[in-house]
Order: sequence, then structure tokens, then C-alpha cells
Amino acid sequence: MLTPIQYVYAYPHPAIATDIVVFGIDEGKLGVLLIKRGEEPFKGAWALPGGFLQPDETIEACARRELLEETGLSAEVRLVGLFSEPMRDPRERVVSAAYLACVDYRAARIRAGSDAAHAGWHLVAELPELAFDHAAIIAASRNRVRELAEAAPIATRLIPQPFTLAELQAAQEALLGRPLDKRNFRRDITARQWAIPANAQRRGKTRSAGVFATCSTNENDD
Amino acid sequence: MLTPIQYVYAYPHPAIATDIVVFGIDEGKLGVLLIKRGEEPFKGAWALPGGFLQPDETIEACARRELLEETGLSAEVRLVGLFSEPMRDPRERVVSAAYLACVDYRAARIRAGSDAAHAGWHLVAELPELAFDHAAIIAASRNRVRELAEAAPIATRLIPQPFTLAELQAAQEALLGRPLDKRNFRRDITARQWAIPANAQRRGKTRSAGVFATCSTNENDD
DNA sequence: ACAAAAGTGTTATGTTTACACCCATGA
DNA sequence: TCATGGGTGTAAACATAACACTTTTGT
Repeated sequence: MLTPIQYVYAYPHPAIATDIVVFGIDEGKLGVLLIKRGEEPFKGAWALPGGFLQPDETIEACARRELLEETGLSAEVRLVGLFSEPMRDPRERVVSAAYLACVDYRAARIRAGSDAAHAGWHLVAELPELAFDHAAIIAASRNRVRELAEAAPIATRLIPQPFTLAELQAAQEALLGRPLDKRNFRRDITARQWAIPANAQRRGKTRSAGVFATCSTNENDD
Repeated sequence: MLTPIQYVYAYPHPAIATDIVVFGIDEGKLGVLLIKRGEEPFKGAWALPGGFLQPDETIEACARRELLEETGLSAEVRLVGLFSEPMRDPRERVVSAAYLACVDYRAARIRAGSDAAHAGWHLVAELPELAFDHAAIIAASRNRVRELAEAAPIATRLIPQPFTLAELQAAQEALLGRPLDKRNFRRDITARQWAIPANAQRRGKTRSAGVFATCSTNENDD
């Protein structure tokens, strides 16, 4: 029998993990990706996807890796905060860095991992009981994403490209949690260059709509 | 000889530390508290105060404890970000949570700790060479504190209470890095209730000035 | 008397919000 | 032809920014 590799320190070292709050939008409702825990503690409860920091990656890279593993998507992640109550995980001390991401939920290919019996989208307005302190993490992320949405075009990440302004507006309204005026919205988007017109139309149920694409200069902004 | 206590894990656990960027203002110039390292690595270089997370405290509590130990002051701390490049500390892997605090630098009683040969204030505009990635941490904190100062009355924390509006304005200008209009400033401060008039005057070099105090309702705002 | 800092209002500009009708298309 | 969603402009309210003179007091 192999002796397990052990790591020894002179002082206690908490484990470091990331939890990732993946926001998606469905029919104008904001949802988050949750995983049903297959093991104790909180077996059978819903929890945020997440995982432990690997030796060769930054914490942000860890969050991006978790996102990729859980959804098959690469997307920008944003730090929400640190969750470090000593007893937040009953097994051992785990300090978690919470990140949020906005993705097109229909593009996500959700993988139910080894320790996850199920995974699925849940409306933020109708969350189940959650494991650990994940309810608090989601609440903090909900506030953070609202702030971010005021300043950066993250709503464009929630919808497939290219998109109509109506689609973008629905996403933005879901993030902000309040209705927006259609005409003012168009002005804002074009003035801030959050989206630029593509020379194309999309045929909808009624009149066809002009489509827009995310501005390339928005890729790196904050 | 006593066997040292050892902590053993099945997976590698980075150490977790906080670094704290303590801002102060002197003659209208923004400064930060630095400590001269007394030990390798970076012996003799200037570094941010900081320390390792203890088992019974949250990371924010750790930052507040470090602040208290280094300055004798209790003050609000704000998360700046995580610094987690695997090789940022040559000894072992250390993930650092950077916090910032604004204090009255003349009230600080700086303690040169066991591993710190010296400690002192340095103007942000004239920083020495810094240990580890602390230059990047200060740069990030500089940006963060500017954002915060736009939204919250943190400038009041940089000056002794009670204060004149001229003093507060100098602090705010140092945080924002741009000059402000005296009349507009007075209006903003009173409208936002960042400070309320105390029924008192302070005799200065010339005409005496009315003094203000931080509004109690600002204690918990964000 | 003069130098230095305190105090005080108004105007212009820009930003944000509110609001209503016509158009194109598919059913 | 009608129901549905797409597209468009203007005016009011509000917030922000610019600007100059008088007062007090110590030297």
C-alpha cells in the first residue's frame, strides 16, 4: 500500500478554495448554476460549484478553471469577496474566494462532476436551501453584479452574439433588478459603445430587428 | 528537545496572509506605512505590514489585527484584492489578501516589530523599492481608495476630529488626486451629510474656521 | 495696511429621466 | 386587420462644474 503524500507545515494552513457564482438568464429571469452535493457534509443539498486552489495557479485562474470544468465555458470572472469564517466548513478550515461570472446559459455544457450528483440552473428569486454559507455568497454576488452592471457591459455576456437591443435590455434589467426605458437604453448603449450595430437584421416573430455585437474595445475594460 | 508541532495535510496548502496598505496624509500628501524588513528574503527592503491568518479569525479580522498591532489604531479595512502568484514569496507559497485602511497618521503609534528593523511613512509619490509584489499591491490600493473616496467619506478617517472643511478637502483631494472647488465641496459634504457642523470655531493662522465632525450615520455605510 | 485663509450664490452645462406614436411583419 | 414587438425625439428635472468677491484675523 502506498503511503499517501503528505504536506507538513509548522503552522496550521487553511485550505483555499474558490466558489463561483455563475449567472445566466432565462426568459428574462436571472439564475445561478448550482450543484447537488453527492457527499457529506450537506449531502443532497445544493451548493455552488467550486474547488481547491492548485499549486501552479493563481486564485483567479482557479476560478476560471472551475468555470470551464463546470460549464465548458471560458469567461471573465470577478472577485466578489472572501469567506473565511473559521467554522464555515465542518471538515477543516477552508477559506473561499468567491467569484462571479456571467455566461450564456444555453451555451453552457454542464458537467455533473464526480462529487456532484446533479447540476442545474436555479432562479435567483427561488433558491433552494444551500450548503455552507453559499446563500450569503450568492447574496453578496447579487449585489456585486448589480454594481458591475452599472459600470461595465457584462450583460452582453449573458446572451448569445450577435444580439438585439431588446435581448440586451432584458439581460441588463435582470442584472439591475429594475425596468429600463427602451429609448434611453438605446442611447446609453450606443453612447457608451457597449455594443455596435452589425449590418444585419434578425427576423423575429414580427418586425425584424437590427443586431449588435460587443465592442472589441470592451474586452479589457473594467 | 521538543518536537515542533506539525500540521499535516493530504494536499498542499498555501499559507494565507494579509498585507495592509495604511494610508495617511501629511501636509496634503498621501503616504503609506512601510516596514523595513529585518530578515531574508528582501532583508533591508521596504515592505507592507502584514501577517499570517490565525486559526480563530476571519481574514478581515486578521487585517484589522495587523493594523492594530502596527499602528495602535482600530479602523475599518477594505478588501483590495488577492495576490496569489505561486512564486510571489520565494520561501513558500503565500496567498495574500490585500486590505487598505485610512488613518490619522499622527495618531498612529508605530511599532517596529520583531522582524521589522524600522517602520515609517513614505509618500505614495516617492516610494522606495519594495519587497515581493508590494508595489503592485500599493498600485491596486491607490486605485481602489480613489474609487472608495468618490462614494464614501473615508477622507474623514485621515484627519483628526473635529476638522475644518479645508482639512477635509485637502484629504479628499489627496485621495482623488485632483483639486476640488471649495464652494462645491462644502455643498457636497453637507448634502451627503459626510460631516455635520459642530458648534465651535478653531482659531487658525488667520480667520477662525468652523469645525465639523463625522456624521454618526456614516459609520456603517458602504 | 496687508497677507492669508474663511465664507458665501448664481449661472451654464451636461446628464438623466419621463413620455407616445408610427412602422414592419406574421398570424 | 390586428396583435406584436421595433424603432424614433423632445422636454423637464436634476446634478455637476465653473466662477469672484467680501470677511476676519494675525503680523
